[in-house]
Amino acid sequence: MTSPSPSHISSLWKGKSKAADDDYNDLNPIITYRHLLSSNMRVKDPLRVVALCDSDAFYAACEQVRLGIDPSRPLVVLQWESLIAVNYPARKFGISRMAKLKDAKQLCPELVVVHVATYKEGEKEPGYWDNVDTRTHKVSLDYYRRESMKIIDVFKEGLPTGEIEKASIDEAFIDFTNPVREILLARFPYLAHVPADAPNGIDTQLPPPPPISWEKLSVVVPIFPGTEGSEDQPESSTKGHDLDNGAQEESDEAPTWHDVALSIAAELMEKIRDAVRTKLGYTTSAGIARNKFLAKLVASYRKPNTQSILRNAAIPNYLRPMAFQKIRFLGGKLGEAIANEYDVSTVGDLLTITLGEMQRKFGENAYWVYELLRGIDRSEVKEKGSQNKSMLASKNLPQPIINATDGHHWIRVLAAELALRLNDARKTSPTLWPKAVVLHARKGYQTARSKQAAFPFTRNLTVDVIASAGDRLWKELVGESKIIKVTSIQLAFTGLETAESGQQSIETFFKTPDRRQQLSPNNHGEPTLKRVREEDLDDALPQMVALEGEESTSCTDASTSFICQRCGKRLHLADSANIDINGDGRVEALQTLRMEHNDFHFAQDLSKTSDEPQEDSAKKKKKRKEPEGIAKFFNRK
DNA sequence: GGGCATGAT
DNA sequence: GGATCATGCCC
Repeated sequence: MTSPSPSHISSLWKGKSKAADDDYNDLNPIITYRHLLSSNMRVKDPLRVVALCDSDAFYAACEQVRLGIDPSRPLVVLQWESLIAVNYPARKFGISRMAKLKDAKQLCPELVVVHVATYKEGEKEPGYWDNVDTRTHKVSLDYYRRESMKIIDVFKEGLPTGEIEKASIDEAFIDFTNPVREILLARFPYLAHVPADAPNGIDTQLPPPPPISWEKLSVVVPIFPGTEGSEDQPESSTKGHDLDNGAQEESDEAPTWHDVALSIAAELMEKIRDAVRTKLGYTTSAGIARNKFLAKLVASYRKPNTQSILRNAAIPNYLRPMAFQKIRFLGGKLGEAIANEYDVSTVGDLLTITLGEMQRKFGENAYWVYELLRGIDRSEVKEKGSQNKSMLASKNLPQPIINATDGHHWIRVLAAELALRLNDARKTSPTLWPKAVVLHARKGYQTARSKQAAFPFTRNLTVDVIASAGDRLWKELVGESKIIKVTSIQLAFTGLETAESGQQSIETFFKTPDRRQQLSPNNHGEPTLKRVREEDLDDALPQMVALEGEESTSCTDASTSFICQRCGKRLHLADSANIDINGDGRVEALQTLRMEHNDFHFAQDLSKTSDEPQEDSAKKKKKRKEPEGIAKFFNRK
């Protein structure tokens, strides 16, 4: 349809390397009615518009909002001794992420310093404590994860039709192509039908676009940047100069319909960013361009609180002087290999290298890199399920673990965190289930080793189940060695999926006794599921521990307890549980309790291979006031 | 499927 | 550098 056949490079790059812009020869494709009127061209759409939006100094902003601090005050977020986030006011004092806290305070006496939330011994939930200590505490990033979700939700509200891909905790890609197309057609109705006298029918080129008033709040990358230094200078004298120079030069470059599309996307992006700002208090920066790669790149053109637009016509001069190792995926070993191979540093330097040569040197990656250098990126913005595929809790140990048996302590801490987080995630996805648990450990300098094991489906997700699995993996890892030097441990769930997506798992789930009638009828209808979710899954962890106790003296009535055939223990509903509001709730809760207890045995069976004494929680239930939740897994000393 | 390496924020 | 995530390669 378009002049070059996009899937074949030979026609795109006809071996010429002389004239500079031959390297960028697809930047002004002919756009026809067919292009405009098709909504399924995906990455080949010449009107494609993608944005990358990220939060400015996200962790710092989270803390600033949480504490109700004036956003203009300099603030840093601390993780142990290092700064992990520095807000923009603080950066004005010359504080960078690599700075030491001492120096930062020196540079800015009124600096607000916030340490990330941590798990602390004796406390059930992560919190913000004084005098955190890496020997006894464990960092929790949960608050940021939650805030991140809120932002994504605002994105979705503002963009019911567009695709949104969460790229990290503070970034998301947005495909504006289709929403923009709709607006384009509404705003320029004459484009909606092919004129009768169109020479090539639907394949006729669109009429010239109107002049564009670029959104006032957007920065547009100039086609001919100032001759001085690089354009990524933070707020230098670019204002007046670029306007004179740029405006004049750019008027030479006629706007295209793609430029119109970019400007509409900018309007939408601005609205969404404004919603995030007013509803949640976070400022964001965004990049808007023809694909993900370029959107990501321009997003950092001006920060903070700014969105930048990269017109196709501006791509060559923007890309050529760029240090290619700043490009996504070229920041690591591959980029370094390329740099060493050719002893060059900018994108422009690499444009003279032929595809064939790159392929000989770098194999499969070559084609992809070759295109990236030319501003081409065929990767799609793909909506990811709102929940992650893995869940990891990790700890670097300030003082290495020497005795193999000392590993249990941290494993239990990590297991408790995972239990908390997964049970929490199940409030919104009741059937969320990890396929495996993985334990990573690094001994001394060696690279980390890992072991994994299948994880049983358990609705009753207890710390014991996770920790015993972890303990078993720990043994496999450290073996019989007495003297070890473990400097870091990570415990993770992988293959996290909600049961309604897979078939094997859905079967497993519904085979759980007595669950069928309650869950199966409602694929989309919510009420039943909602009740199940709130009553059964909420706090499944602490409840289970409490319920297993023998000393439960409250009621021994058959309506609030039962005796397990398997272990002979009597199981009681917890007094504290908010389920005894009416008879119905109690019956159901008892049912649930029975099931959960079965699940418990099931899981115990599966993890029996361990020669570890299976610590039945009932055994150590002598203590009257056990701390709840994660608290009891910290050693009291 | 398990273990590992790489890359990103 | 620490804590998380994802993906792709190899057996």
